[in-house]
Order: sequence, then C-alpha cells, then structure tokens
Amino acid sequence: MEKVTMEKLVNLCKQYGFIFQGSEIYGGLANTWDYGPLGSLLKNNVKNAWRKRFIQERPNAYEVDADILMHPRVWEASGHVGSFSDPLIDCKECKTRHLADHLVEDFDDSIIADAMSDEELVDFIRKNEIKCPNCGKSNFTDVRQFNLMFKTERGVTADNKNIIYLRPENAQGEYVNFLNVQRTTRSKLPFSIGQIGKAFRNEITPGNFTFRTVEFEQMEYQTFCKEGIDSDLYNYFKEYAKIFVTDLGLPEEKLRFHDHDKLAHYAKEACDIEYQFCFGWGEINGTHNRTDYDLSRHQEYSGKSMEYLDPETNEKYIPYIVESTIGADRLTLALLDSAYKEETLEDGSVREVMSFHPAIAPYKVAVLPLVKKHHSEKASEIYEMLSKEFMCTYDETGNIGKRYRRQDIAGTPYCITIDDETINNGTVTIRDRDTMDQITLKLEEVPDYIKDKIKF
RNA sequence: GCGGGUGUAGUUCAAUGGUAGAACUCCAGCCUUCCAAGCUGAUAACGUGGGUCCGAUUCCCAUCACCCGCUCCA
Repeated sequence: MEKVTMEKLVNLCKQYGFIFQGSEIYGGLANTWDYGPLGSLLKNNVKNAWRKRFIQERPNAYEVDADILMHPRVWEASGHVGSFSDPLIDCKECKTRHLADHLVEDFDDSIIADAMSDEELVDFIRKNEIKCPNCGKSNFTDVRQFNLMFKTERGVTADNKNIIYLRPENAQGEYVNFLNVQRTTRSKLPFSIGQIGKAFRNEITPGNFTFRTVEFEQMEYQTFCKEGIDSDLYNYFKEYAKIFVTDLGLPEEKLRFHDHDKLAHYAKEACDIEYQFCFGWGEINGTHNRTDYDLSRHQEYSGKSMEYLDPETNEKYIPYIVESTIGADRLTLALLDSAYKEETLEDGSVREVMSFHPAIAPYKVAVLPLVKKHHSEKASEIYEMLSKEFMCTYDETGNIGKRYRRQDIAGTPYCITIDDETINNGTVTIRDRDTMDQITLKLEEVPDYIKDKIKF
C-alpha cells in the first residue's frame, strides 16, 4: 500500500468533491477551503456522531448554538484582548520572533515596556543595540501588533467604540450562558454544555490543507463541576475523547496524548490528542482544566453573579470547568487521511478505497442497475424507496465494475445491484466495500440490514 | 512571516516566441448479467497582472495559490 501524501489527499478531495480550494476561480484565498458534496456529508456525519456521543448519550448534557458575534467585553474578560495584542519583532539575521516588550525589559528591568508605543520600543531597541537572544546580533524588523482576533465594525460608522470581534473560540458562548442553561434545564452539577460552531483566528498559517485555517469549526464541550472533582473529570474526558475518535475509525497506533508543559493563562491541566497525519503529528482534540478562571472573570467584568447554589449543601460557589474540544475540520481531515487506501486486487488491478466507518460515510448506499437498459426502471424505484431512509446515490453509467470503483473512492459502504432476479423474485445483491463480500437479500430486508450496519 | 519548489483540460504529463497535443477521467451512443473490457463520438487547459516583442503559454518582473522545510499557534 502506498503512503498517503498531502498532495495525493488534496487531489483526491478536489477530484471527487470532498474539499475544494476556497474562491478557486479568483486564484484562491490562502487557507480557506470549501467542502463539496461528499465532504459536507462526511463532516456533517462526524458532527452528528459527536452529538450522539457527547450530548445524547451522556447524562446532563445540552447543546447550545451561540452567536459568533459577542459583546466586546467578553473578550476582555476572557483575556483575549489583553494578552494577545503583543508587540512582535523579528530578528532579520536568524529569523526568530520575539516580544519587543520582553527584549526591552530583559535589557533594563526598571523600564515598564507596556507603557511604550511600538515606535518607542523600536527606537529603544536600536539605540541600545539590544541583541537577539538567539543569535546575538542586533538587526530587527519594526514592531508589528499581532492580534489573533478578527475585527469588524458594527453599525454604519467606523468608530472605535463599535469594534466587535469574530469569536476566536466558542467556549465563551457556553460560559456566558452557563446560568441560563442550568436554570432552564434544572440541572445539578456536574452538567455539560456542548456547542458546534465556527471560530476565527487571524494567524499566520503554514497550511497543511485544512489542518490549520483561519476559519474553522470546533466541537466544544464544557463540563461544569465542583472544585475537587475537576481532575477526575479531566482524566475521564481525555479517555472519552480518545474512545470517540478511535470508534470513528482512527487507528490506535496513530494516536497519542501530548501533555502541555506550557499552560495557557486559564488552564491548570492541558492535554492534546494528536493524530499522525501524513505531514506529522497534529492536534485533533484538547482537554483543558480551565478551573474557575473564566466564570470568575465574567463575574468580575459583567458584575453578574456566576455562582451556583448547591442544593445539597446549600453552598454557593463558582464551578470549575473541564473543557474537551475536538476540531471538526481536523477530525474530518484525520478521517480522510486514515480512510485512504490503495489495494491491489487478485487480477492485479488497483482500487483506491476510502474506508470510512459506515456511520460517517457520505453515502450509505449506492443503487446500481446491472444493465442500464434492462434494470434502470426498477433501480429508480428502489432508489426512491431507500433514499427515504438513507443518504443514497444512484449510478447507471459505465459497466458495473467501474461503478463499484467509483463508490470505493466515495467511501460508500454498500452497493445494491439490481438485476433480473430483482425483477423476477425481488432479491438484490449487496456488496460490502470492506470485505468485498456479496450477499443476496430480499428487497424488504434491505433497510433493516443497512440500518444495523451503519449504527454508531 | 522566512527559505526552497511547483503552477498547461477534472487528473497525470507533453510541446512551442506564430492554430497548445496525448493518456486516463467525465458525458452521449453501441455493446455488456457483477469489479476501471471494447468501439464511435463529444466537452474540456496555458493561475493572475504588468513588461519586452509585430506577436508571449513560452523570455523578464510582480502578484496569487499550493507543496516541502522553518516559524507561529493565549
């Protein structure tokens, strides 16, 4: 079996309609990608599988769908405005990047560099010939402000007061609604709020197809709990997320945990699940113990109580939060990466197969009349019947072998062939993509047969 | 953001300072009763913008995009 390369995967996705380059006819817009017919189905199936595992099957779990635009104060409270509008400066000699204020403060710790403008920082660095900590030379670019948040304006005037941001993470939508959800669902701690949605980060991105994009979709899960059980929940969700992705089809040997030694400003514990993509290891899930940081900050910034009244102990406290986030685009990419196989058949021919778990396969069933002229009419009837139950596709062009191969690449787990037997005694042939087995079933048995196979 | 590479049909490749060829794919027809068969036909491309030139897909410059390696990723 040949190794998957990014180039191969990008081509396959483009050629068969999984993923296209964004704004392609205008030459493309960097790091934007559009999901095509197969890709949208796949990604939606992934999201629905997540919903089933994280919302439907877990106790006390609820989904919200919060707006992308939030009050600007949310991002002050979350720390995104303050901590990530840093003055960055690059060393022209060794190409390393540094925080200009740190360079100044490390040079002279009596200076408060926060109070200096970008120009003052650059002047100071050049006047004192501050050296690059990496290569020891003093040849820097100008300071550039680097904020990961996309800004836009609200209203018709471009007034500073009306700047709002596209959310850089979804979590705050769950946090600001914490008490709304708790009250309306009459939940006791611990309980969870999940959300699937887009977030935006204005990063310098190195590409790798859909792995890192400026607009991306996350499947987030926040569990609110009493301090003390947070670490247990943290460990529980690390495993729960891993079981989820392996059940979807990612092989165990291509997954690993990666504990963070450098923690984000909000986190007490943090761990990623990484998948071994064709380009290397990359994060697909993050589990964070965010403590009571976020809710405390919202209480402070909004002036509204974020406390929970524990009905069992009559205590009032701000809950701890354990977050488990899965990147919807990244998981989809990992599944595409792991699904791709090239198989040599007995007759020496090669087939390309996308071997997805049937639950996430774009089409569950392909309906194929064995001979167009004789079986199309019956096949159309069957297609109409089955498409009320499943996402189906229909193909009558070319010979039967060619049509099987097309479905192999689309990742369709089951192909139903309609032949004379179907017309004479109501049986069809079902071919399994992974085993290549063919079985004969009565037409009325087909829906239950498929239903059983595509369970997740 | 830095360095390197690549941009010609959907894909993989040609050729050319003067009408851009092919294979596969796709579509239509014929044939075909279970894994890319065959025959006939059709559609389909020089990333974008400048410059040089009588004329540029070709040479030059810029730009955009992708790939590889760095960097970054609260």
